[in-house]
Amino acid sequence: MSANNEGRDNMNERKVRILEAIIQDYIQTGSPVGSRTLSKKYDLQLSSATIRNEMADLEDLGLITQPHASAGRIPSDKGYRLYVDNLMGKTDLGPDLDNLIVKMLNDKMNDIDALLEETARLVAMMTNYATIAQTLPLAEPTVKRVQIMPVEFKSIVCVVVTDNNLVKHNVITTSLEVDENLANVLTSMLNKAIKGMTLTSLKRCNLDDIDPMYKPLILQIIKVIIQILAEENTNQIFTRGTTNILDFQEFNDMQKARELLELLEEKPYLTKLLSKSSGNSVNISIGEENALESMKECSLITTTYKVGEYTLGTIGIIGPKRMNYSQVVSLLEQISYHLTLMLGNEF
Amino acid sequence: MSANNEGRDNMNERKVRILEAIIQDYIQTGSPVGSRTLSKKYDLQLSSATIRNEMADLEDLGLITQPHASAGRIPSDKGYRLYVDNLMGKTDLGPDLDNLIVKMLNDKMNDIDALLEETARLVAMMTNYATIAQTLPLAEPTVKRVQIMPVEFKSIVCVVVTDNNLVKHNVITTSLEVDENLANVLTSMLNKAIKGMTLTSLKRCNLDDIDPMYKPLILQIIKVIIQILAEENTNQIFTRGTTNILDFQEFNDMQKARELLELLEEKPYLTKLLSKSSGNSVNISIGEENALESMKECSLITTTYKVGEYTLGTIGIIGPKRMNYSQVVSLLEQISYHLTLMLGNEF
DNA sequence: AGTTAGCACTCGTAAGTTATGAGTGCTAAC
DNA sequence: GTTAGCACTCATAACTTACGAGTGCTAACT
Repeated sequence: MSANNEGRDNMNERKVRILEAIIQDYIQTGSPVGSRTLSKKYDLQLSSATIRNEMADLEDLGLITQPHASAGRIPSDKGYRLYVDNLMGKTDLGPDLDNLIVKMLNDKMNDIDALLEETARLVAMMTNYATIAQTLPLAEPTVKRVQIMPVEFKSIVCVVVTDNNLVKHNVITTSLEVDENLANVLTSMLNKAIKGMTLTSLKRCNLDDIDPMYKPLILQIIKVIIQILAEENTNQIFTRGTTNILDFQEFNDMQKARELLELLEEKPYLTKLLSKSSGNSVNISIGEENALESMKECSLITTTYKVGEYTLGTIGIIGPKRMNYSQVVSLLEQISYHLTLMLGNEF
Repeated sequence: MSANNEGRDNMNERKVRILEAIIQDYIQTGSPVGSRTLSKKYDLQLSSATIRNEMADLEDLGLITQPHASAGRIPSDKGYRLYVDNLMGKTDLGPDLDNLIVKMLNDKMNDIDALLEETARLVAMMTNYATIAQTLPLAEPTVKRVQIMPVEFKSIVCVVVTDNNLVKHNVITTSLEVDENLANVLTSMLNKAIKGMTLTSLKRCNLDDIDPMYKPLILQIIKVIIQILAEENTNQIFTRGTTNILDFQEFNDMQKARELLELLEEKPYLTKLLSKSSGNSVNISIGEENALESMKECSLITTTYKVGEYTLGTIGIIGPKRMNYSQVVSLLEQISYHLTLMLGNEF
């Protein structure tokens, strides 16, 4: 903030107004904006010559740049930063949108993955930008309940419910036949032995109390449970609306578009990209501020959703630097609010 | 076949050789091939003038066309068709690739969805074309076993195993509390009542024998089971390597590329696209033969994998019409062979 | 009769040229 | 401090020209 204020201290009210007009116009039109346009289109009560002088100052301050000598000005990363930190207002999305969000999310309530996927689709549709949704791994998932059920000769299903109420299952091929009774016995043995355990404690758990007859089978099952917990412990990522980036005029160059599209297919890159945005509420990363080279022409706006104090995941929107910050921030705030609310109710 | 033979009857051996050279050269270079190139680069023992005459004939037969008056010739859809049906040889992929396929697939054996996803990734990587993998719905999945397990106060998990050994589960919020005993009672009641039932029979099943006390709860659970079966009954689709299409020179035009990329994000379109390829072994659809407008400049090569006589899914590769048919067909044959083999062993 | 050399013609592409105009910085007057 | 005026810059678009890959046709050759 002090850095920005330092910038602002050298600026009078008029400079701020001009900068804001430049950014708004550039976001809207996408072409460099000149002094004459500003003087005519915006109610600044100044001649183009005066505006030109002010623009020269703004350029000296590093807030705007000229793509080439005889063009208008476009905002620099620093200019955008000042804008989103100090000037930008909120967009009122209206109650209709609010209802739409609630309605669409309600449909998918029973499956958190499907819910996130739907959210990403919804956000991409509403913004026409690319959207990423990420679930964060639980720090230490613990076993809440286990259930063994027989399927057919020498084949059982092991179902695990973890403390955050996620359910996973796996088919196991056993060496001995498991009938209904044995399944029930195994189920209660397992629940007694490992309920409440974490992934790490499970790895070195003590099975001395277990009837040696079932020990190999139990061991096999526990191995699967460990695998299930480990899976639980990885994050998941969805992307939606990635083709929208082909519409950004910044990506007229096919090569650049391709680079970014490919990046959006690679989970590790996405994780890296989202890793910075752990903070509260809405986070904005502009141009060079982004962790990845191919994102230099883009801005990333992220938010998180939580249950209580625990952050469950991140939603991010990738757009050109000249994206509609106000609208996207408002939308993400709404989405985050509703998601957090709904998840809080459910679990 | 008769249509193609009709075409071939008007062609002598030399015309065939020239056509083959044209197609091979065009697949390799991507630019229209002229008579002089053919005469010099290929061992035809003919002057360019003679080749020009033959080419004029081939054009009359509709097998090649000129993009414009002073350019060389490119194969028409009909030309490609004749090529893939009669001229094209197999590419030997070598034992290394074979081993690679087996190795990569083995890793993912326990989850059919992950297996397919991996396959798609593998194919996309090896061909540099876009790849689609689709699982087909079961005609009539039936309930093999149901299990109810308590999770916490007024929350249970319902696990369903279907006759094809797929397992799905869902969390249910109940109006009354379900403890371990009740869960067991419900489980055996349900298994007695609906084991072996299909989606349709489940929808109008008779619950007169059920203790009226549990009837609302049982009804609620059956509703969820119906939902699970219905989900089972939908197909799933993955796409991988879609950004490869940006490399096809046919899609230098950003607009066209975008159209196709968007199509590849829409499940219904993909289903439609793959619907034709139900036949045996490997299926090729060239240009206009495809079901969708945006695919007019592409070829689609598909294969299926099965368990016994039952087709489980389809794998398709989308490339430009001038794609390397021979390599892709050979690869898909291998993939299909291995997938079918492995699934046969497992289930 | 089939093959080939020769040649005029076509037409897309690339390179070079020019014109246009949006926008600037500077200066001098208000 | 503000503004009109003006010379200057430079990207873009439109037009021209040159080039060359490739064709079809004709006439000569085997």
